[in-house]
Amino acid sequence: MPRTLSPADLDAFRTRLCDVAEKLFAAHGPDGVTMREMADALSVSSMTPYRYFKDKDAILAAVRTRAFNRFAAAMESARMRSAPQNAKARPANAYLDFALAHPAAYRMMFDISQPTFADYPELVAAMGRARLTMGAGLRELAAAGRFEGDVELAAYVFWSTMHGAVMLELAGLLEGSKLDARTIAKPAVEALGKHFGLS
Amino acid sequence: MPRTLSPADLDAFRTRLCDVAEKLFAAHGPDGVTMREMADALSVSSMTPYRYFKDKDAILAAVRTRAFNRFAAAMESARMRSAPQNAKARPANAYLDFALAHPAAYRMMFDISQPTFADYPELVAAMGRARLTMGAGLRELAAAGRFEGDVELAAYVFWSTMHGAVMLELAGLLEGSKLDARTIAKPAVEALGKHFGLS
DNA sequence: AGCGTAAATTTACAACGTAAAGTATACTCA
DNA sequence: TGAGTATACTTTACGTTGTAAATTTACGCT
Repeated sequence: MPRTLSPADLDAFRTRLCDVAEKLFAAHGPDGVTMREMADALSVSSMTPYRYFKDKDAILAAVRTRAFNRFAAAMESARMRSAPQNAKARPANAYLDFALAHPAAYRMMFDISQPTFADYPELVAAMGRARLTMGAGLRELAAAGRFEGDVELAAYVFWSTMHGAVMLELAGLLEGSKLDARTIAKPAVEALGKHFGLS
Repeated sequence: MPRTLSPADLDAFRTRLCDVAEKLFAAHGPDGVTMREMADALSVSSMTPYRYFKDKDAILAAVRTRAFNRFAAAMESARMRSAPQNAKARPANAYLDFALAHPAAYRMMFDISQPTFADYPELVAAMGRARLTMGAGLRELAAAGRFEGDVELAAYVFWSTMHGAVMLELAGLLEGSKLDARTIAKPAVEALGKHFGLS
């Protein structure tokens, strides 16, 4: 035990804590996880996490921040990987891929009951970055003259469309049907492409 | 104090309890409200609600049930009020009207983290009724020969579209923009109308 | 060696959901 | 009518939670 924690130590512990918090939150939801459980998982006493995070809320904010950053990274990487000609379908696919592969992360990003982000500048930044990546495909199309119109509106409409399909699936509201988020999003995205005159 | 509670007494108390629970849940979320607060609001001891509901979860289920039933009633009444020719735009408007006029009710119906409904048959029934009313407009169009195609798929696509717009607004995710749920839903619904060949 | 201090643990407390025990009232039947 | 009992309700109590405060531990320095 060093006498004072180096920034690297701080960071290392915070990372390990976020790792277990992420898994536990994913499995039981933030309210279904106690500080004591997280501390136990790291084999430290119940109060040790408080030396690294102000409180439980700060841990949630950190985990959400990581989720936003990973989401943004996934969108950006999908963007890099494919040719600009595919700028139309690619973001939608990347969005659904991420959301359905990491449902718990998606929930923590966009679920309704988490208003306290203003206190966490890193979280705000990560959210901004994520929002940027979501509109990137459309801005690219507009720059290439393949879309004319209100880019911001169109971006939000596309986002809303994906979000609706994903949320229905994640909330279990599609269970009565034989449908899933992709099946629902596909015609919706097609319809929007036509409507907005994407080419 | 009557020696035994009549069904009407039971019902009356349950209703009063749901009324205050609804308001409190709306203001602070289910987890932000305590049994003791609800009991205080009715000027009874903390344990009295337990004579009328098994536990806090049962109260939440009852409040959700009422929300679903009110939502279904609103959709049905909108359906009755307007001519069949309007079957196209009407359900979308009724949906948005209800969701935005009763955001707390909407949250309790469709927010992601409430899986335990299987234990509450009345809740299941109310959800079924609500789902039925959502597809009614489209089924009417299909019966009138004004829509051909997969009615169930189309119904879910429309639902998903509205849901996405509403959830973005209710989660505060539109606050950075100048947009709101209606502005986003409008072009989306239009696009779907064209896409599905509604007439 | 031993002291100062940061890190970690232990202890403690108020608030929560709710079980269990206690109290009071109104109905039943002698 | 008046004792007994079932029922509505309250009080008390317990285990769990988040976290503040007090306490202990152990490293780096002289």
